[in-house]
Amino acid sequence: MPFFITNGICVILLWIRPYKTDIIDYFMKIPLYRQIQINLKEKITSGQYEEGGLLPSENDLCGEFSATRMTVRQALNELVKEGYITRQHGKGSTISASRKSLGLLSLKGWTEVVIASDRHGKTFVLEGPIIKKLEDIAFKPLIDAESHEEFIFFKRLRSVEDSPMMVEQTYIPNENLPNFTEEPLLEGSLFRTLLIRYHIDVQSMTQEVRAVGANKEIANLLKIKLKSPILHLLRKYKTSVEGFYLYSSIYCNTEKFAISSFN
Amino acid sequence: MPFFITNGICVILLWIRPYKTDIIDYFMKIPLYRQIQINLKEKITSGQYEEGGLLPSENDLCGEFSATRMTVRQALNELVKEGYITRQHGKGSTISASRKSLGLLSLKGWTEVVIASDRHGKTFVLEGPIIKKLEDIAFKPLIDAESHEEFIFFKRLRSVEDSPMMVEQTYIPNENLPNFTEEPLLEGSLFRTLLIRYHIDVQSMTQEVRAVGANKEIANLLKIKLKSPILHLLRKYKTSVEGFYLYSSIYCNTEKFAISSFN
DNA sequence: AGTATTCTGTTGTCTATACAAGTTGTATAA
DNA sequence: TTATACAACTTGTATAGACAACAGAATACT
Repeated sequence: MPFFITNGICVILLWIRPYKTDIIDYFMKIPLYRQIQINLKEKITSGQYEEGGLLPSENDLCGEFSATRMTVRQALNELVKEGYITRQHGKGSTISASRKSLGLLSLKGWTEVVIASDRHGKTFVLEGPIIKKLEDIAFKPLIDAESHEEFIFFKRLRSVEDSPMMVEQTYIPNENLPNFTEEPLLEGSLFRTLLIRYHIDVQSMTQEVRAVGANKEIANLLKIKLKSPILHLLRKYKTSVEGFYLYSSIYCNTEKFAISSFN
Repeated sequence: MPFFITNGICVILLWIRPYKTDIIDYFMKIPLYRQIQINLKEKITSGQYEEGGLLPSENDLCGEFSATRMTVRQALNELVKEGYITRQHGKGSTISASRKSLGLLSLKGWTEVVIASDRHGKTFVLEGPIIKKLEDIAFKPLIDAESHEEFIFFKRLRSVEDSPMMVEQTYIPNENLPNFTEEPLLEGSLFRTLLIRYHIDVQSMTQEVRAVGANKEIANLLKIKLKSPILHLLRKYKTSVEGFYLYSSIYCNTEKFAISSFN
């Protein structure tokens, strides 16, 4: 095959792929709408857009990201699904009250309580980030069989109004996370750290919910009586990285604040 | 202004409104994508499309409803959100396992258990459909202040494998539901009855979740010890009718089966 | 026979455009 | 001053078409 044809094909290839995706980010092949979604989510969680305020209009965002309205709308609808914004016909997209501190669920009364005081409530780390092996982990039901060998482990106690509310144990596969245990979490938030430092976006979750009686340790930590009814949540978070999940076991006292969910 | 111009405008108006919406349903102004959504949902819940089977392809549905792919896709994505189907790139839309019997949540193990035996488990009506006044209702937190005066009330006990699992109390505003209390539920399903007989589609829900100790009545019904930890769910279902919500209070024993949720 | 390769049908992403319909502020008229 | 109407904004719905990317079946090759 003569040389000039091969050359010609090269030229054509450079010409027929003017995808917007390629302009913003040629190497990572993340769809444009998802890039917009992540970008906006970052601006919301970082406080760049004020809580309760309005997002720029769809048309403004079109300009900012050089995309069409349909693409921007897809990003916005994803954010609605994740609970970061609500939208109203004729008005705009409102940034929802923060739910980052509790993952993708929110606590009833949490926001109201928290607005007057500390925004995040308080989180106390009971057991720092350490490495655990798979066989040392108590709850495996949600963890895939073909899963990872090592996990980074946290145990944290969260309080509202100085009364302890929940004990959370988190397991993160020890992969693709260089220097994770060496630096503290960004603003104390795990999700934010993953997003900013490692570009891992937590997108959805499945969970099992049970009512159980508090055991000795949990009752102690939550300052309630032994065998008090508490919620037990087993969570599996899906992220933007294929096959990379976070796992969490949460014991929650629902006496003062119920857990509420939408959908 | 000369007559012929007014006339001309009339002609133009008749000409520039060939919306597809108007063809399928000119009078009810339901968006086309929602009509498709409801139509498909009906075919799924009625068993017209086989559980686990594939939905017609997007292009086929385009033809069937004379809509574009984007419109059909919007309907399909809504069905994914509601959990009726799952979709796979390059393959098609799979009809999910039934979740109608438990509203928009499903029970872990339910499907597996139920497939071999009775499909719906068993439901026993403890207190038939009767009319209650607002002031006689125990839980008002989720019910809007500017709400209705009268409610239709149910109390039902649901079992799996002959062991009682949950007690559900349902409140439905007594409006737009002629002859509701006089006829039995269609296939024992409240949602299905509302959809088929009254064209009311249950679309989403908010709920509060608590862990509580079983009281005397509940412990008796669920055959568990007094003060056993159980789940208490307060639900508010949103429907396709503006301002028409369903309310439900559920006590659930999670010893054998946890409640799981997706998102 | 077994393995690549191609083909076909599916869903995913994106552009470009148009009109519908709700919300809000402003200007006008009573 | 108080309505009313309008205009300018917003999001919602829908069309028409293009190419990308994945899955599975059919085909061709070894």
